[in-house]
Amino acid sequence: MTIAYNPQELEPRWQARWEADGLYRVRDDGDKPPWYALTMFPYTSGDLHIGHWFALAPADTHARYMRMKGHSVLHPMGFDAFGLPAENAAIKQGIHPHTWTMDNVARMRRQLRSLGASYDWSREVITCLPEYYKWTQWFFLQFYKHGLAYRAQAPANWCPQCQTVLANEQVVEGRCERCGAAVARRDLEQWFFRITKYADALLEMDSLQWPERIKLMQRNWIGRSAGVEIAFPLSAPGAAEKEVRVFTTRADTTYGVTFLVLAPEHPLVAQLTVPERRREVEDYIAASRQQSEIQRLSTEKEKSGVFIGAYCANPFTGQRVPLFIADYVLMSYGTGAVMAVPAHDTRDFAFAQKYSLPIPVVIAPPGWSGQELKEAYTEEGTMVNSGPFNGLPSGEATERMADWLEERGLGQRTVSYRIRDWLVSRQRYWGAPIPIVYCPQCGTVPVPESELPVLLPQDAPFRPTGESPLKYVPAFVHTPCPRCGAAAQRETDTMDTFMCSNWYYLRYLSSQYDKGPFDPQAARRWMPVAQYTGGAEHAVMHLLYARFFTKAIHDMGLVDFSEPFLRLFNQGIILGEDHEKMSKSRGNVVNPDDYVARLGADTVRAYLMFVGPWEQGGSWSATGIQGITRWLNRVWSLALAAPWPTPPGHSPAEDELRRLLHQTIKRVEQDLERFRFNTMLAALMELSNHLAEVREARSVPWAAWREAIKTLLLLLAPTVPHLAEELWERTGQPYSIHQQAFPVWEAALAQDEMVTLVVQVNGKVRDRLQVPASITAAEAQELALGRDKVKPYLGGQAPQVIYVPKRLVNLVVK
RNA sequence: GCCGAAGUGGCGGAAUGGCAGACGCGGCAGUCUCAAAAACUGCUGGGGGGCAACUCCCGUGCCGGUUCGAGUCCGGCCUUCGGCACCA
Repeated sequence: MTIAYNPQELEPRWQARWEADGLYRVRDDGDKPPWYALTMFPYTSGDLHIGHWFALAPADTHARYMRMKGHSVLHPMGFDAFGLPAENAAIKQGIHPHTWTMDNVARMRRQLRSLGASYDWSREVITCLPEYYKWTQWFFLQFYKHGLAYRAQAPANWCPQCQTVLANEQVVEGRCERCGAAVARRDLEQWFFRITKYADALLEMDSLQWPERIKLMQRNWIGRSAGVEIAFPLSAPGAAEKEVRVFTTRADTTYGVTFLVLAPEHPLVAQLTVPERRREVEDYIAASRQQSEIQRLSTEKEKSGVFIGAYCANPFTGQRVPLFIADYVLMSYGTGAVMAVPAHDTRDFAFAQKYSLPIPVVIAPPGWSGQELKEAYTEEGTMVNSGPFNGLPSGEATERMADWLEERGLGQRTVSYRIRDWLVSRQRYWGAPIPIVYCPQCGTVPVPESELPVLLPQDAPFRPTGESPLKYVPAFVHTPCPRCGAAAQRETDTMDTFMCSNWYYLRYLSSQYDKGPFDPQAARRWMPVAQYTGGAEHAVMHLLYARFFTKAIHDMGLVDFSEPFLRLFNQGIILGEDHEKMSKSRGNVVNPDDYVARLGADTVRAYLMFVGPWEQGGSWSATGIQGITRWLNRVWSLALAAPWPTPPGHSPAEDELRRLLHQTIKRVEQDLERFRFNTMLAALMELSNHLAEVREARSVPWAAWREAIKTLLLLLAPTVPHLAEELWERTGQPYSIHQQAFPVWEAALAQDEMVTLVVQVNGKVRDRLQVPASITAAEAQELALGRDKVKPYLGGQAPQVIYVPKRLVNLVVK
């Protein structure tokens, strides 16, 4: 009577034992090399779904592997707990955000434990608790102190659904990243972080072992472009300003300028507009302010604009250039004004056509002979109609003309960035209050560090009014000025939750530390993070903010590193059975708890790693997971096989088994290093298939079998930790398998003795030979030429021979 | 529109320029069973020929190229997914 594999019984038992023994609690000292294995912490949205498991289980397997390879592994877990959904739940269901969040934390913590991951729970962080957000506020003050946090009136992205402003990074195609509502523009006084100061530093990514795709997304988001600011002298009488400055990357096209376009919000517009056009101009400005972000961003939309009646002069030619306003020019980029060169810019071309403006060619396309252009020519070419610069290649002319402008003080080389400063204030309740007080006497006053945290009041009216709920809590708002003691008012906005996730990996290092946000000694040991894993959706949000944050606190002298995450790996997305993204409306959502209850956590873990390459994601399959169940049951019965009498004499099967074992160790190790869990599992399945044959035939001595099983269990331990631990114990090994060293493979033992040599004629396979691996080229050639299956294809000729050792002989005849 | 990734059996997928389809799912057949389920064993890319051991041809989105040899490298397309999208 054999005992059956019963994950429901053994998994909770081992989880309790590991917990009681503190098996995964990691020390901050010791000789083992430290390895910080970090996984993006989950937002406290409710239940863990299968996507969380897909992110967490393989990461845990890798962390466990590193532990067995002799590292001291820090693998922590926590909760991203501030944010809008908690507050929306409060509005909808009347549950306090704190209650809602902490209930979710309790539930998710229980689910996370069922995963059997090797988290050091003693380091858990929850970002909405005062002992955490005290330090989030502290960091805000440091940013303020160092001139990296500032308050400014600016047009902001306003989500009418969430009733708050959003950072640019949170607007996707003109819609709110979270709720999908169309984003509007509002002029508001907001807090910003000066991320643009670090634009160039953030572009420096050579030292990062990150997916190129993510680096590229960050580069594109930062959008550095080098160009020239050119001053166009104004010929309008009575204007205070004497020039309009434009930014261009194409100074070479300046002779082709036929008009200038200012953003509708440009400060010069009011001064320069002539009285007879004022009415039309004001109407246009009003209309463009009305537009939603989506309308304004549409590139399909026909270009529109209004002439404001004023002119400036082309600095090269002195030619009179009319000034327009148009909503395709953004106030927030460059100087808020552009020189329009219709012949060589598609937008300007469309605009010029519509308003019948001239389109002179100044960059000749190849083979151009003076004809009018049908569309803008935006490539490089030869300079024409450009005075002294004629005949130059346009690339060179760009430099010469920039020199010309700089020499005369009419312009200077500058760099513009697409990235904007990070808008961090939110008009919502469930976030860390911004620790600032406004005093009628002293102005903006930071809350002294000794008075942190600025506690979020228990109750606030969670009405979506568009104003911060904290505004309506008098006990919160009214406070004496920390500087002069006069009656003052607190800032009532809270911080973007990305500020909380900017530093959580530092808090894990010493989550109980109270002399600062983190223990500097622990930071020296563990940071930077050795391996970070998580979704690619954070490419230009969390991952960019955290890099900025780290560079900033590095410059403040708080840490000695300037990048938080050395290696990054992005897992893909787990899809539903229909190969579609999981969603409630599609009804294809998979609940991990059901499968854990039925099949066990180990099975779910292994299946998620088996569906495909981790970075590519994969589809869930209720039948597919049965394959893992079958396999683990086979492993169970193999490990617990009854002893058999050792056959006499030396067995070739024993050599074969040893060879396969060492080959498998090698494959598993190499696959784990590269996060190729799917092929690692295939290798382990092949090994167990072979072991099943060996058991059937009883072809190896019992001792060799025992040794093979021991190795198999060690190889399985990172992936299916409970099963491996149980079988480790049942086969009489000392607790715990998770404290054992990973098996070591030897090249000599992994070497094949016999290999299959393919014989091709003209690249087509005609025969296969079993030969010793040590065969020489000459022997192989001779053998191949002598084969009956090969001869007919050679037509009696002496072929040219291509020999690839241990692989093939290709016989080439004409 | 621009940038990036990916297209391989019925399905998920494997393959340092060297036997395409490992491993698993599903399917078919068999063993066990009164029967079914489970488990186990075998077969399973397509087409042709042979009683048969077997054997031949075709086949990695499409068209070309490089190479003794291409799923893999190069050029051009098509499709899907992801990112950015009036950034001057």
